Amino acid sequence: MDSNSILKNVQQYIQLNEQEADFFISLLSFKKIKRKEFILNSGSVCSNYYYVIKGCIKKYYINSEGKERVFEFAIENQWISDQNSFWMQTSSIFDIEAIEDTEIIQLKRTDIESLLTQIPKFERYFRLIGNDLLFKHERRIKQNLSCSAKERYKDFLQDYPNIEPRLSQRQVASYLGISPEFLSSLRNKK
Amino acid sequence: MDSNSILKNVQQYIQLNEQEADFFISLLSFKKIKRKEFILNSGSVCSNYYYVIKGCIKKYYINSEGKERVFEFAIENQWISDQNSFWMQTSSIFDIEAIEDTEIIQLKRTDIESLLTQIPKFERYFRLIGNDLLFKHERRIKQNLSCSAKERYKDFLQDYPNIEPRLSQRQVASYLGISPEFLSSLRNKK
DNA sequence: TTTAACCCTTAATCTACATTAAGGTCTATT
DNA sequence: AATAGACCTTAATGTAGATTAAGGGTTAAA
Repeated sequence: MDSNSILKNVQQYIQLNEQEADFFISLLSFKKIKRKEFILNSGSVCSNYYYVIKGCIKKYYINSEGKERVFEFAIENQWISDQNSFWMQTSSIFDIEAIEDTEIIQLKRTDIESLLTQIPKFERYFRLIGNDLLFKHERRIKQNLSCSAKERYKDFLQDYPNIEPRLSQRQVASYLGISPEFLSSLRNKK
Repeated sequence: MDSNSILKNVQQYIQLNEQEADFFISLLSFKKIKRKEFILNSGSVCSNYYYVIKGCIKKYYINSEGKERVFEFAIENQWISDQNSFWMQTSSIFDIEAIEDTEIIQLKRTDIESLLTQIPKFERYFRLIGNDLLFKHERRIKQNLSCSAKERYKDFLQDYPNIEPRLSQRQVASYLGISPEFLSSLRNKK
């Protein structure tokens, strides 16, 4: 039951004394999930924040034409959740599914509430990691406004270094918003 | 010097006593800017958060082909800033420019720091408005992944109700990531 | 060992949108 | 009053990327 990596992540943003760290750790629950197993189903409220210890996860939705669109991936040492559903307690449009056998840490919404109340420093932590996500989304919107599929593909390779061999080409294409056939041709043109 | 609207905005998220409100207000500075005047120039660090009291502002960047792309608009009762530049103190790639004669409230980064230290509740406030922005960006990314220009145009009209008559068609097209000619034809097909 | 279920590739055709170009309107400047 | 500078429109042509279709490679279930 290894909470080192998540604690290290938190302490990159805020300083915790031993007592605070213990309280935080007491709220975590560890879980193993199999490839193709879901940790969120669209239609239900996302009541956890998930932190990936080992493995790979995708978050996707089904668009109006019935096609799967990958919104984002999460690998080691990344949080994943449906932000909107989680914070607003609305029903989610996303599915979150393991791509590999994966180990995660789960943090319940109600426990985050008590975390925020009892250790207000965590307001800062969640503000800061929310900001990081915001910056990432801003970059992505800019790319969508200005860049060709080829450039977005190159940017993807930088944003998620070394993840590509772990994904099928369909999944990458879906993330980029292009067809797998077109991605195939992009790749073969060097 | 009207701080009612901004105070109301803050109090939708957190409760302030009189003393706290006074301290907050003491940090604000009011400013009038003319149409076509800039409040941020790309290349410099964004050292303010801006709140629009009256008027209309655009935030845009110049892409690799030298074309202007509107990232977002801000109207009455909205914040605008370059999040990344502001929080990370990096040089900005955006220009922020008034589209109409505009009245704004300015909040300096250094003052936000002292606000966060002296009234930690503001950590919560900035987390929550950051979250709202995050949700907005997520919706936009989804639209870009799945929707045609026509659908994105309809969504824009909902996201920014009543703003369209205040903007030129070029600016709307730029926000949508399409050419003004194509927007013109979309509009005329009802 | 066959069958099915995926996945990847290549090629032909199709379409949403860009680009170019020309003309028209409206303001603002001279 | 004339001129220039934005902006909008329409139409012709060009292109990035979608769709369809066919064939081949792997893996895994039956």
